[in-house]
Amino acid sequence: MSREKNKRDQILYSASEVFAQKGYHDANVLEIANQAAIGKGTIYEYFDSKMTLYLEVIKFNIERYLTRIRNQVLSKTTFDERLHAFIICHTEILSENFKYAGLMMNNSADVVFNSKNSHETLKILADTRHEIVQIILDILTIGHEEGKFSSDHLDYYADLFFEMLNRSALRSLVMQLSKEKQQQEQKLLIHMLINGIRH
Amino acid sequence: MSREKNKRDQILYSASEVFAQKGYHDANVLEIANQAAIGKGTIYEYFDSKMTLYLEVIKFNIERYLTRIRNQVLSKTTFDERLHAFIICHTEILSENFKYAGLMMNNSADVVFNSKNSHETLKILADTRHEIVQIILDILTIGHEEGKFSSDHLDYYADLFFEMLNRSALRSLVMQLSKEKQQQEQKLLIHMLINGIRH
Amino acid sequence: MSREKNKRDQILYSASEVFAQKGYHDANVLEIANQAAIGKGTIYEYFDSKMTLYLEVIKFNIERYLTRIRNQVLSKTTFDERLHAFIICHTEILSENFKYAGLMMNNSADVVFNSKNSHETLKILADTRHEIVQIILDILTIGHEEGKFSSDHLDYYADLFFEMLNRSALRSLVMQLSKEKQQQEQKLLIHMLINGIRH
Amino acid sequence: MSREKNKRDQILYSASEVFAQKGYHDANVLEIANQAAIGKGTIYEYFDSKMTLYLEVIKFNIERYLTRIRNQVLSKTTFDERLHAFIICHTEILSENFKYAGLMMNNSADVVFNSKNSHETLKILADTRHEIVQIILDILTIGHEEGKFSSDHLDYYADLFFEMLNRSALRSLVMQLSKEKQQQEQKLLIHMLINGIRH
DNA sequence: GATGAATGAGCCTTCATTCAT
DNA sequence: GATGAATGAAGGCTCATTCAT
Repeated sequence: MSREKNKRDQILYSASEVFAQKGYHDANVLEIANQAAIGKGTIYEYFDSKMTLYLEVIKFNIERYLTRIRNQVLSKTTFDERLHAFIICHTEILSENFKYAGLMMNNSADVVFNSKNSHETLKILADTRHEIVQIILDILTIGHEEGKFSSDHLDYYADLFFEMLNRSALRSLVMQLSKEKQQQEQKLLIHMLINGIRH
Repeated sequence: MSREKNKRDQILYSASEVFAQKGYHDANVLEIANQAAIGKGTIYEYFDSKMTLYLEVIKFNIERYLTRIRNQVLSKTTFDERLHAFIICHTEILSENFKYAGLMMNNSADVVFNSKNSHETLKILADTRHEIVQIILDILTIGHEEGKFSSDHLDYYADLFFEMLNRSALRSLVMQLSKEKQQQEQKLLIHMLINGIRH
Repeated sequence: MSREKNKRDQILYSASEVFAQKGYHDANVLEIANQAAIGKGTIYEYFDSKMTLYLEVIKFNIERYLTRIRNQVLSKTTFDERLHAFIICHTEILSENFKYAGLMMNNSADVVFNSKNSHETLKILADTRHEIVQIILDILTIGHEEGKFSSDHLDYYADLFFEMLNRSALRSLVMQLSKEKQQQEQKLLIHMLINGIRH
Repeated sequence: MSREKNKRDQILYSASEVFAQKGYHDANVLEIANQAAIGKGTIYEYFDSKMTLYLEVIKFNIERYLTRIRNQVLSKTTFDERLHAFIICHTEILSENFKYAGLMMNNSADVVFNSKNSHETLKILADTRHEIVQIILDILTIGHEEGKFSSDHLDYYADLFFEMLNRSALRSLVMQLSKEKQQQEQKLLIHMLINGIRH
C-alpha cells in the first residue's frame, strides 16, 4: 500500500469520526485535518471538496460494512444461519460504531440534496442502500429455495426488513437493553419476518 | 384567529417548505422570509432563532399530522378499520406533503445534536415520535382485545411498524407506484404485521 | 406643566437611567420605552432619533446639575464658602447619581463624533462643560477679589480644577473611602488649588 | 521580526487609527481590514473578536506610550528634570497621536462595561492607568527625597496630577495654543503641583 | 396622540477553498 | 507533495425607525 493510499485512508478514518460525531455541516475541515494530524490544505490534495470527502467517507464505511457482512453471511449456507449471521453482524457493527451508524444507515439525502452534483451523489447513496438490500434479498431467496415461503414480493420484504433491523438495532442501543433482552427482540424480529412473509 | 397567529402560521408554512426542500443548514432565513412575503426581521418577532423556528416547524407539522391521523383513526372502531385508516391516512399525508415528510418522519437528531439546547430539543423530537408510536400501540391493543394476538411485545411491534410503514410509503412515492400496486403493498404490510405478531 | 411635558420628562428620566447604565450603543430604545412605561413609537413623537434623545438627556442632566450647584453656590458669599459648597455639592451629586455621572462629566465625544450633526452636537457638549467651568471661574474670581491670588490664568486653573475635582470625587466612590478620609482629601484638594494658584 | 508579528502589528496600527477616529461601536471590522489592506477574515486569524482586538489596541498603545515615557523619564535623575521630561513627553505623544489619545487616556469603561468578559477587561484598563500613575508617583517620591515636600498623600497627588496633565495637554491641542503659550501653561502646571503639595 | 408590528440595513463572525512557499 | 496563512462570500441576528391602526 503506497504512502499516498495511506494518507488518503488516514483522512477517511478521521473524517468518519468527525462527520459521525458532528454531522456534515457542523464538522469542519480544520478539525478533520487536525484529527488526521495533517495540514488543512492536504485534504484538498486527496479530495476535491468537503462534499466529495463526505461522500467518499460514506462509501468507505459502507465498503467496510459490506465486506464484513459478506464475510460473515457467505460463510454460512442455510437461510436460518445466514439470516442470523446478518442480524448479529449488523447489530454488532452498529453497536461498535454507534457514531458511524448514521453515516451508513441514514440516508444523508438532506445533506446532499443541494450540492451541485446532487443527482450523481444521490444515485451513489441509493446504490449503496440497494447493495445492502440485495444481500438481504439473497438470504430471502435461499429461504424460498428451502421452501420456507414463496418468491413473491421478496424485494419488498427485503427493503422493509432492512428498515426494521436498523430500527431494532438502534432501539437496543438507545434503550441500552441487556444482552438477553436484545437476543429476545432479535428472535421476535426473525419471527416477524418469517411469519410475515409466509402465506 | 388573531393577526398575530396568522403571521406566525404563515411563517411556519413557508419555513416548512424551505426546510423541507433544503434541510436545516442550507435553508436560510432570508429565503424563508421571502417565501412568506415578509421582512427578514419579522421572523425574529415570532421566533427566537433559526433553530427555534426549525423545532417549531417540526412540532407544527407533527401536530397537523397527529390531528389528521387521530381524526381518521378514532372515527373507526375495529382493529382492521383503524389499522387500515392509519395506513391510508399516513400514506396520504406523506404523498401530499412529500417535501415535508422528512420534517416529520426523520429524526432530525443530527441537525439538533450540536445546538446549544440539544438536550431539551432532542427530548421534544423523541417525544413526538413516541406520540405517533403510541397511536399505533393503541390500535394493536384493540387487535389484542379482539383476540387477534397476545399482548406481548406490542410496544416493540408498534415501534417497528412505524418504521416499516414509513419506508413502505416512501418507497411508493420514490418508485412512483401505481395506485393498484400501492394497495397491494399495503396489504402485504398489514399481512406482515398481523402474521408477524401472531404466535 | 402640560401632560406632554410630563411624558417628555418621563422619557428623559428613563433614558438617563438606561444610558447611564449601558452607555449609548448598548442601550436600546425598547428598553428606554419599557422603563418609561410607554410604547416604543412614542419616543419618536418627542425626539427625532436616539442620538437626539441622548443629547437631550445629557442637557437635561447637566441642567439639573447646574441648577442644584448654582442654588448651593450662590447662597454663599465668600470664596471659601462658595468653593466648599461647590465641592460638597458636586461630590454629593456624583455619589447620589453615580450611574449618571458619566453622562455629565465624561465628554461623550466619541459617541457623538460620527453622528451626522456631529459639529453641532459637539458644540453643545463643549458649551455645557464651559458653563460648569464658568461657575468655578466665578468662584476663583471672588478669591482674587478677596486678595487670595492674582487674576492671572484663572480660566486655566478653573478648567483644570474641574478635572481634579471630578477625579477626586470619582476616586472616593470607586475606592469607597470613609467619610473622614473623603473630607481629608477634599481639604487636600482645596489646599492644592489655593497654594497651586498663589504665587 | 516574523511575518506573523508584522501582520499582527499592521492590524493593530490600522485598528488604532479606526477605533480612534470612530470609537468602538462605529468602527467596523471591514474598515479596519481595508485600512490594513488585508481581508476581513485575516483579522480573525490574529484576534478572537472585535472586542479582543479593541483591548489589544489599547494595550498596544499604552505599551508604546509607557516605553517612550520610561525611556525619557529614566534618562533623567533629578525631580525637576524627570517631571519636566514626563510632561514634555506626555504632551508630545498626545499631540503626535491626537487621534489615539482617547484610546490611552480615556477609560473605555463604558465600551467594555457590557461585554461578556467585562470583569477581566476592566481590570486590564484599571491596571494600565495604575501603571502610568505609578511613574508619576516615582517622580514625586524623588521630589520628597530631595526635600521638596513631605511623603504624605503622594499617591493621591499622583492620581490627580495625571488628570491635570491630560486635561492641560488636551486643552493645548483643542485650543491650538502657540508653543510659547503651551510652555507657559506647563510652567503653571508644575508650579501648581509643587506648591499644591508643599505644606 | 399613542402604539407596536414590521422592516431591512448593517455587522460580526465562520469556514471552505486557494495558492504561494 | 505538504502546508497554513489569507481570503471573502454568506448568513444569523439586532435594532433604530416607520407607519398603519
